[in-house]
Amino acid sequence: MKLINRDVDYAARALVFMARANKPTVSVAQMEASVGVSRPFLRKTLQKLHKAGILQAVKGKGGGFALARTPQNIRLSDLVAVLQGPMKLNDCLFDKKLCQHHGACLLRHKMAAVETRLLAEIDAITVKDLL
Amino acid sequence: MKLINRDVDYAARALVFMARANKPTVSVAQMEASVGVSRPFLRKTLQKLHKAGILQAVKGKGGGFALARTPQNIRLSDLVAVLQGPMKLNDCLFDKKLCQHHGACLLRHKMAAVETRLLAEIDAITVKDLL
DNA sequence: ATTAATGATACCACAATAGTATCCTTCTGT
DNA sequence: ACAGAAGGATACTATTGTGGTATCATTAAT
Repeated sequence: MKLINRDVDYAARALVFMARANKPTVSVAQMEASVGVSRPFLRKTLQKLHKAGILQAVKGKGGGFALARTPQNIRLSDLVAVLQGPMKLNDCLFDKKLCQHHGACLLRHKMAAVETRLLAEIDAITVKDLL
Repeated sequence: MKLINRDVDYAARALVFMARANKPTVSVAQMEASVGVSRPFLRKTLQKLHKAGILQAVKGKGGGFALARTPQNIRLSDLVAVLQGPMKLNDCLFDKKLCQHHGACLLRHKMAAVETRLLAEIDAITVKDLL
């Protein structure tokens, strides 16, 4: 069970780097070493965040990425939602055939409650908390 | 992010089935239909639980599996631990090289706290709760 | 002996994750 | 105008994890 994957990890570091850098934009090349991942990979990740409206992007020479919101308004749950997709408790939720048995459904209800609380926790962590 | 996988799901159903059945042992063949998974697969899963001491196993004709403890003493966290392995927050924990940056470490500490609470939650759910 | 059960392994198929490579487009500085 | 530096988009590959099957050995009841 992995709570967050590498994409989210790298993204978090990059966002922290950008929040600290007192510049209008930061290029991937500038972040590469600090984040510890190859340029093409990081670019791909940040592009997703740009599409999701979490980052601004400036093309062309001297361009780069910048936070589209203040650090306290970017939540870990945002990154997880964009880079990992929605949480899947178990396959009961999607394959109804498996859910005819009472025991299994009880499990599902229990896990749904767990999921709600887990989401609330990663919702409470913002980029500001990581500075 | 998947909180529990199919193995755990199937295992939970099988354990509930065994807890309900008022018999010394229950064979995989008897559980197959109710759990909704093929015999060989379920057997493999239950063998792991046997090795882990969660189930008793009786070989030979008329044999089968049985709970090794009372339902309230078998926790969802036990199943997760055996069938999914330990939780990995992110790779920071295992690849120290990635952990030189303060931001990343803050993330790790935050996630460690989340993990602790999540484990406490699945620790609180027992087979008895699923009956 | 036969049969019904688990024990142990090895194997396979598919999907997800992690990472790379390539080419295109846009912008800036000269 | 043009060269170079940046992101945009896409396709590809490699590794791992998940889910599932097959096979043979072992044990015990009848």
